[in-house]
Amino acid sequence: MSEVDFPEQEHQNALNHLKESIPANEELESMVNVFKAFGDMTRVKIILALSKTPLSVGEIADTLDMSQSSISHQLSLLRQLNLVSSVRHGRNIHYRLSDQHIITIFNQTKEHIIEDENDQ
Amino acid sequence: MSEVDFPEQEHQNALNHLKESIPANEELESMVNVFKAFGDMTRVKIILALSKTPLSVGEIADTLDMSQSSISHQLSLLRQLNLVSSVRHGRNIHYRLSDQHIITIFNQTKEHIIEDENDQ
DNA sequence: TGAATATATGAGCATTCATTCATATATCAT
DNA sequence: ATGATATATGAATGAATGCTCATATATTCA
Repeated sequence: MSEVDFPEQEHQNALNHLKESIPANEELESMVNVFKAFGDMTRVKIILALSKTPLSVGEIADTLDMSQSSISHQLSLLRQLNLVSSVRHGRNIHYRLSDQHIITIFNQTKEHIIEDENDQ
Repeated sequence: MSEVDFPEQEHQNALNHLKESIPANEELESMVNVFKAFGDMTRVKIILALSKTPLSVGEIADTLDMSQSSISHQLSLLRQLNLVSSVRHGRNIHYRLSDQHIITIFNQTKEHIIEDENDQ
């Protein structure tokens, strides 16, 4: 391993309990999956669109200039993660964000990036 | 396109400005990249570890039971996104989170998931 | 200077993933 | 029932990605 020159005694203490302090995969998986969902341009745009108003699949496809199939596949993924919910209205299916938390997370991240850009 | 039965007149208004309201790729890219970085178990664990204390590459590899090379590759990615910063100390290189915002985003996401699990 | 240690990095490989294409299912209107 | 419209879905494909292996670079110590 590495021989480290952290002057602090506290570092050793932190190191001792570090391994156990990292949650197991199962505990982290849902968080990682949500971030993975946010880590794609198409899905981010879908979420941003739905943050304005509920939309049908076709409306989303039109708005983003993408195929119906592609949007439907992505919505299916977002639905599995409970990030969006859907209700059928006649021939259409209306999608909406399940939870306003999502937008808070987006804004938080945007702030991070802005502060970051100011730093350099 | 789809023929939608949203009863509200507001829906049309929302639709009209929707397309322009979605930011362009360039504007979203940094956010998507940050989320992409968070969408991987190894990187999440690295970040969680660094949230406790600054660590050398070897210490992270030991903590997570992963190869030095793998950790180094991931750190390089996190560094490019300014999520972590590094300082050489002798033979070691100390990594730390660049910004406490990251942990806030993590917690926010955890909350989202918890509320979500309660709902079903 | 030379050996040992810590970290970085490029190439290769296997896996994951986003999109497309074709087609299935569901609903509405005639 | 039939045709038209909206959405879902499976298979295929190309691109992106994470890890490993081998090796390069940097630093310390003797």
